[in-house]
Amino acid sequence: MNNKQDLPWDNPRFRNWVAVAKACHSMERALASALQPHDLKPAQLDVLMNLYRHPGISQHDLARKLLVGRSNITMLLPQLEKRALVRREADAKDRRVMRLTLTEDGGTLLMRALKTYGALIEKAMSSSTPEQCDLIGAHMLRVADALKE
Amino acid sequence: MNNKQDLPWDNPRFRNWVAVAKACHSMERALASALQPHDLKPAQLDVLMNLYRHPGISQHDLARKLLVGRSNITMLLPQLEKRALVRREADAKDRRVMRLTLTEDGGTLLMRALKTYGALIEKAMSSSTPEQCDLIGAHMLRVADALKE
DNA sequence: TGTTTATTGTTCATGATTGAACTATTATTG
DNA sequence: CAATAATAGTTCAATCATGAACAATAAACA
Repeated sequence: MNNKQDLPWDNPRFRNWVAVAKACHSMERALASALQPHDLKPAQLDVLMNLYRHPGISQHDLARKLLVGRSNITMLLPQLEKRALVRREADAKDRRVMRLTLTEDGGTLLMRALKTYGALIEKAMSSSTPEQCDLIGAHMLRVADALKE
Repeated sequence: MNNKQDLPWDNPRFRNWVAVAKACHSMERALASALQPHDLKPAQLDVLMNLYRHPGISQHDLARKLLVGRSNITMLLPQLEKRALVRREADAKDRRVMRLTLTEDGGTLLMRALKTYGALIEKAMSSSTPEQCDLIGAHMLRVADALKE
């Protein structure tokens, strides 16, 4: 017999996670719309951000960082390459891997898009103190970690 | 000139939000895989959850609750209806709207799927106290609110 | 060395989501 | 009441992510 108390909604962890998921979803939509003037999709911004921080990363490693399939990267790159935001060069030592770097244009666009993203986040999180944000961030790192198995 | 200190990564709100987004993404993937035995997609579970809590909801209102386009609901429902998890009945007073309710089978499957989801969340969030979770949940409600404009 | 196994990236078919255009119905307003 | 506007849901074409099968290359190992 299913007692009401068994419902997940009565579990604080469950209820609160649902709020997290919803906030993320909202942010994703808001970001997509905020990035339109830059002619960028959130997934593309993710790529640029990672290339900035990990220049020369391989497609395989990039896919893992983005939690995405390798084929997705393959489909994503040509658009960025055509716009000359990203450079794709064969590795000299291992001819299977492609090394990815930002072009100067890519870096410039990234910085502009990051301002947009940053403003959005600022707006969304302004009601919490930096200390609270840090606590949340630390918690989320643990969550991502726990899910890696 | 772009000073390093202008980089969003140096802003705690930015850095921490990125962690939130990543954790959400991980959870989404983990949930998709955990729900496979129930032959359910996360989006379908979202529908069932909302029908449980808001029986008789219209497709339009459901779409708004799920932060999703109306057409998405239209595409989502036939699968659930075919499996007799959801009932779709025309409203008597306003013949434009369809009223949605869970069937008994739908409710049964929902409860089983929720156990799976709940276990996953428990695993992911077990390293934080219920009080911390509540703080995070409250924060995320404010975030979602701030993004509604 | 020669053969098997693993890894990297690509291709392709599939399923999901979107927004715009459309139909049917209801509400508004002159 | 008639005309117009607004609303609920559907259809459709376009875009995107996915995973399986594949080709090229490198690593392991006998």
